[in-house]
Amino acid sequence: MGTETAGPETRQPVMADVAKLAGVSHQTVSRVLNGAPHVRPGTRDRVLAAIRELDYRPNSAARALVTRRSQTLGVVSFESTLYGPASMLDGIERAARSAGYFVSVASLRSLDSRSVQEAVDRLRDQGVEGIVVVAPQTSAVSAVAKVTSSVPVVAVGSGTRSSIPAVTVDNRSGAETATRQLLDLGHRTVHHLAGPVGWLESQDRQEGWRHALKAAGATAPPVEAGDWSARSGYEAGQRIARLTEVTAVFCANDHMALGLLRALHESGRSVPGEISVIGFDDIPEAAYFIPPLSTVRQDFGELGRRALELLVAELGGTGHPIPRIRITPELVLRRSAGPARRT
Amino acid sequence: MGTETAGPETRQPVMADVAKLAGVSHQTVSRVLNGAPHVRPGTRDRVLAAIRELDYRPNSAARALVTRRSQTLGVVSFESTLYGPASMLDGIERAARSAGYFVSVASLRSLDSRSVQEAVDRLRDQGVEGIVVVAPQTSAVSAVAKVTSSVPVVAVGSGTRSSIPAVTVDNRSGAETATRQLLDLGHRTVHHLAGPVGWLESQDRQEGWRHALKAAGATAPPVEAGDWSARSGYEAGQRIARLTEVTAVFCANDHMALGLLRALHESGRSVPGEISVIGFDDIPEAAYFIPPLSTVRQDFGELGRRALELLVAELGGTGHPIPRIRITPELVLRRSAGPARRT
DNA sequence: GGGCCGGTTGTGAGCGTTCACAGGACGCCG
DNA sequence: CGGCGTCCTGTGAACGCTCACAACCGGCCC
Repeated sequence: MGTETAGPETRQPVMADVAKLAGVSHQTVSRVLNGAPHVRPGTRDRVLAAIRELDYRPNSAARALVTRRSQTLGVVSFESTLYGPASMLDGIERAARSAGYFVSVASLRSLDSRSVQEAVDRLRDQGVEGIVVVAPQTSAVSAVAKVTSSVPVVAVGSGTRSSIPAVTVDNRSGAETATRQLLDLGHRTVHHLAGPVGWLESQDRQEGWRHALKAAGATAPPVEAGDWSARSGYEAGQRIARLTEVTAVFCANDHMALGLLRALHESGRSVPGEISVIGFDDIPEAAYFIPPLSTVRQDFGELGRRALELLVAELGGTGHPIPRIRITPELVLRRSAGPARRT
Repeated sequence: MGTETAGPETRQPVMADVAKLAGVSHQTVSRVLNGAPHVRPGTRDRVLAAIRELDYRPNSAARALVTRRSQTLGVVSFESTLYGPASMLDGIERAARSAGYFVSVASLRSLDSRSVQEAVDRLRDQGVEGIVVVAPQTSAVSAVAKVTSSVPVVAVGSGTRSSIPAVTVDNRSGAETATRQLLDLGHRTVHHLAGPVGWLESQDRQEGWRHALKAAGATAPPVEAGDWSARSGYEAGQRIARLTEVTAVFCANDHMALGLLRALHESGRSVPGEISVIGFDDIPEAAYFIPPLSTVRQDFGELGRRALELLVAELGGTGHPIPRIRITPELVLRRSAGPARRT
């Protein structure tokens, strides 16, 4: 090794440079870096000083190569501009950082199995140690279940019927609670503005609603469905406003509830005077709708955090039989839901 | 090298395994993988077949080690659960993917210089080739400007006065347009509900508003300020509702406008009958507020995309003198802004 | 006083890829 | 028929780190 004289252009310092400056071997530098025991304090100090002086930074690729650990986790998410997914991503990132991992994201363009496969492959090629899938669609989940090769995968926000570890919200019970609340307020029955077909949330919330009605002996009116957007809620709201018998509506999410509120407003149906409305999610804006929206709160950040913890456990893990975490959402009452008016 | 016999437990195949199976050298496999010229078609096919058969995947750490390129870009963002930042992140990710990069995120917990430094360091330690900072606060930008060591950094959504390459929105002109529109509708003057101090957006929008008033010879009323949230908009709205002379309000963002609308509604001040309101951002829900909100649209996804393109150019780049891209936002008229009523 | 043990440090061999270069096969020209 | 260029392929040495192991230094026990 004749590279004694430093090159003319300064290159990034490597471990050997630090070692030479500190008068120790590269291995000792490595030990200091990794907090290994049995390094004399004086030696450690000299090494640390050399590191600071050279502004040395370990090369993560080299470390990853030999340890076979990239310290990176992947997240695949779908509509990441929405409040829910964005919050989960945020929660995941924070939890990952405190667990000592980096986070790499891959957003899906569509939900077919191929697209999920592609995203997962991309992340695997990058060398992630595990993957969190933020994709609450039935198709995505089943696609993921097929993919689960070599790298641990955890799902979040999705339904309960997947074959992979998952953190889920008890959408059914949330929907039941909301519906029962409306029934308790004296409404004969409750209409439902559902989410799009193919989403587990839609399905579960609709089931919860239906179940609550049945338990109370109320008949379930036909379901309107939207695509989660305020626009679709508005359009469905225009149809609902035409139905004279409606006195209460449970919406599958807050955005659609916003659209619904406006449609009702424009039709001159007062909320909660004539019609009560309850949403789902408790987005930060819900409290400032006109009128303030009663809704079912889910803590997306917490969801993300728990998912990451689950993944980390899985990584460290003595594989338990498909762990699951289920979080129960909480009803938040505001002015949009009130007693049924007397007939 | 006595490792002729394969170990009992199957390990990940490496390039040498592919080479052996295809009857070529590892270098030829590398050539096929990297699309190098001068590989006989027959040979290439054999190699590809071997790759498929073994389900071989190149080890990215090894590649990164020798090429000194991680194929990864970093994003540091602040309130990434908000619509704007989330959309930018989404745009960035999409653009990065199509440019052949992975994206690693680091969200800030606070905005002090130390926190930014820490996030950037984290990403650098991971070996990112470049960083996009989605942090429109003056403090963040100045912190970033100090940090810019060794790795190219690009800012997005922030103001124009930074010393680093940036993609910005022309907030001034957007604010001017909105304000002028209200004046043109016959309002004597326009009140302003500003964003928090320390944000470039706040500052620029306020300047644009002030400038438009001045140009029209209108006097600028005292400014109310919020923190971007609907709650703060609501609180400011309650104060504004008490001022009898108000006929038009320009809000620094849509969320605060939502709060304002509700405060006005509760105070019995009709919009746009008595008071006209214009927001900023055009979040997807704005069209479904009561009444539908006139606002200044910015395309966050586009912003992110452009930022990433800028960063990639920078990477490939013959360093031009601090390039900048400025995007002009567009006024979207809806029902919340109307003519001043006659006195 | 020799042997053993534990703390501390150094040496060398990989990890799986790309890069630089060497070398063989083949065709064509003079 | 020698030489040269082009196409194709292989060999060995990095890249910067960690891991396994050896070696050294004291002190302590028998």
